[in-house]
Amino acid sequence: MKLATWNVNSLNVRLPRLLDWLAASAPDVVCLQETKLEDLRFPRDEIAAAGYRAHAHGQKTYNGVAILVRDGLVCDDVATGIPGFADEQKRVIAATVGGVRVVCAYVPNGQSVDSDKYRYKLAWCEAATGYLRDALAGHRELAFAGDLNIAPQPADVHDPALWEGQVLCSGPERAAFERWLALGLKDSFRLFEQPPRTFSWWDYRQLAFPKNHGLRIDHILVSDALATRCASCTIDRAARKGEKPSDHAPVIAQFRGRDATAGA
DNA sequence: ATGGCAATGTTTCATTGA
Repeated sequence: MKLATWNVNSLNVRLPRLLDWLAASAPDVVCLQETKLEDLRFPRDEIAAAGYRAHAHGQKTYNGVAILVRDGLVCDDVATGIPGFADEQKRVIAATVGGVRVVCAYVPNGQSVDSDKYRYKLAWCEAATGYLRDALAGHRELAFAGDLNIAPQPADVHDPALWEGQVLCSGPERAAFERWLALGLKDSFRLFEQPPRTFSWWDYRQLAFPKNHGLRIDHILVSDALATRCASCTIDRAARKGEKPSDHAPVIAQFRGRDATAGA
């Protein structure tokens, strides 16, 4: 099974790119963030024509998440939001695909460490911890995938000194990320040797992408049972190139066994 | 010393992102 996560920064704008990317990459499951679309406006027909069923949880202008599932894969128990955490913002959708619980999340940005948005981010992360603890109790194989908006280590930052203590890199955010790992999740990217300075997001400004001034803030965390089947985790930097890219690149994890569509 | 890009709706600027 090939699982991807991609913050598309407006699905309206990025649909042609997404369709090209689906055809070229042939993922089985795709978690999308920042669709910025109400569910009634979700481009289900175009995505169906590409061979995927879409499950969406969106709103206009901001946020919005979705899970795309390749035709033929068994998908059930779609759920949205975090039970017990009242949230106007559409940031979580989950589904069980081929026996794997896939939790797709768009973690709040936080804006700056002295803002109300930062306090909301930390509260949101705490609620997510409880949500994941419960989900892991019911599913041996779970993937927590999305724009988690946290660079967990200095190695995930192009200039660690510049970002020290800033939003996305602050101690409380990194502690929240560590609590997710402490639940029994692994950062699939770090299960493998990786090229240094591999990132998933680059600012649109300052020629950040050509200079590789990025952060690794998009992640696929996997339960221990799923980690044993994980064969690779890569970031598709090429998808950030060209005209009208998203500022994020897709992260892709491959898992061995258990279904006929699994790649090498 | 500073902003620099992109998307959206409240649209011809303000807000947000990260």
